Amino acid sequence: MELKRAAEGEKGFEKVFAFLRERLLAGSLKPGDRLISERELATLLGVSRPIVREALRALTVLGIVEIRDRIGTVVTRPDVSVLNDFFTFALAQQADMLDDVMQARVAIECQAIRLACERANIADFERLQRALAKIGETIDEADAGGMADFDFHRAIVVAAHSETLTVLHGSLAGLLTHSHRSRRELVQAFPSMKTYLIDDHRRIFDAIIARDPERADATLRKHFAIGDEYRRRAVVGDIDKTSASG
Amino acid sequence: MELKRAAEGEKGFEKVFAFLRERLLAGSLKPGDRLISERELATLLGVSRPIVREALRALTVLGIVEIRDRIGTVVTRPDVSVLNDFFTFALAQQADMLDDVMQARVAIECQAIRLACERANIADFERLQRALAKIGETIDEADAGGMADFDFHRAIVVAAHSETLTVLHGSLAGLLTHSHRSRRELVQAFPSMKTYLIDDHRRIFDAIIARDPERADATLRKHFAIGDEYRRRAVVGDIDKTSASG
DNA sequence: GGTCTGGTTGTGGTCAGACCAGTAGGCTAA
DNA sequence: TTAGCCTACTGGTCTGACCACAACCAGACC
Repeated sequence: MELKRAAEGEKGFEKVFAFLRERLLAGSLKPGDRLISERELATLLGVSRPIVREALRALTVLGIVEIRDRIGTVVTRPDVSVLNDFFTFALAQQADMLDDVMQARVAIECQAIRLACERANIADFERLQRALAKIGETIDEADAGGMADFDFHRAIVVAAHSETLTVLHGSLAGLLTHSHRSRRELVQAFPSMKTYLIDDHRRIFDAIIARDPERADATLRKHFAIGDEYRRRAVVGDIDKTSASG
Repeated sequence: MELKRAAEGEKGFEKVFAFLRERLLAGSLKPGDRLISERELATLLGVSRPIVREALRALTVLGIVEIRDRIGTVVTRPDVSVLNDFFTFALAQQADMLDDVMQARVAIECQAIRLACERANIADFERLQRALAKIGETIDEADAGGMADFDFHRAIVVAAHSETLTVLHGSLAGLLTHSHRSRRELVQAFPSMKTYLIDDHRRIFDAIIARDPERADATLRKHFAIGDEYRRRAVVGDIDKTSASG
């Protein structure tokens, strides 16, 4: 209870959090490691157990550690879910953020497709091809079609073999799921969209196969632009059955 | 204390967290709103106050609410710091992630510069110009030079007027700060870098002024590629005084 | 000798009640 | 009317306790 002098200015929670952060960042606590028990931590830092739990809970929602009931607290490998939580909340409070998030998604995918041109392997090509085929098969179905579309774009990012891009894309894509579906509903109204969807994805696929980053980027960018255009047309009144706000 | 039946299966923390999330996502709790006191929340949900604090702390690290000492807990507009925390931890445990994060940064900036070409206003141009001038002035200083470099790139993103891109860039850039500085240390060793740094940024600036997205994107991309090349050369042994690992 | 069973110890999960230190706002006194 | 005080309320924290279960170890049983 007297080690509290170690970190003078900090409040209880900050003290514990800083203590753990330091070890986490320094690498003395690595994924898989088990923390000392809450009680030990409490006496070690001269704070009460509830405070320790606050800090552990904070690290939990950040995806840094995992509290296992009656087992202990272990360090985990950070994963996407945190960002998902954050963006979910953030989006809920700023609905107009959707277009903005879309910009970020375009950013990620256009970079990903460039990397994919360099790094994609056979397995990636196969995944892309399967997704492409699925898009053709499900062209008339809203749900399955949206899923196929999503899978194709996700396959691009996966093919980039960049964890950071994958993580970011995963977070952003989650928010745009509705967008995907509502865009799919446009298919019923704009028959020309079928051609657009199938041919565009085909061209994107071809560019990746050709390992041509510039062409892939440009094609993908154009793909997004056309999608925007369709949605815009829907909004301005060429159609009424859809609420393509996203 | 009997409302606990409302959410049967959930543990205490989950109950409180779910309760608040529901209201947050539904919009009945908006930024600026003040939550009821911890004590009230505790009795309302039939849990103890430490549990309520865990939930509030969780929301705090997610940047959703802010706990103000002796004032109360208020809902905030989500901001960057969360992602910063997350990425900081994530990076610390995967040092090899640096190159990967750099890819994401390139993604964000290249998209941002395209938007900037469309959306930049006079103030943005001025900010860019100031940053450009600063780069020239501080070309021989490691710290100030890195800062100027950072400011210029940040000005690009700001000029895109996209909050999501700004947020993501802010998180990523924080991680790459060291990288910036260590790159700057190369300047002493590679005199040709001075020209590269000044002229490249100048060209980027010009492309934005010209509102030419394609040229801006291409120029910026090339800028990053050349920077990579310098760092690569430093690593393979043309120089020894730097540890250009980032 | 080997296996199964029991208790002991330790873990997270939670609670109740208490104290402190400031804030805000009403109330009192000038 | 106004200045200042005072109380109620807030977050911040601590203490000590209880529960349910997991892991471990030792003894009993086969």
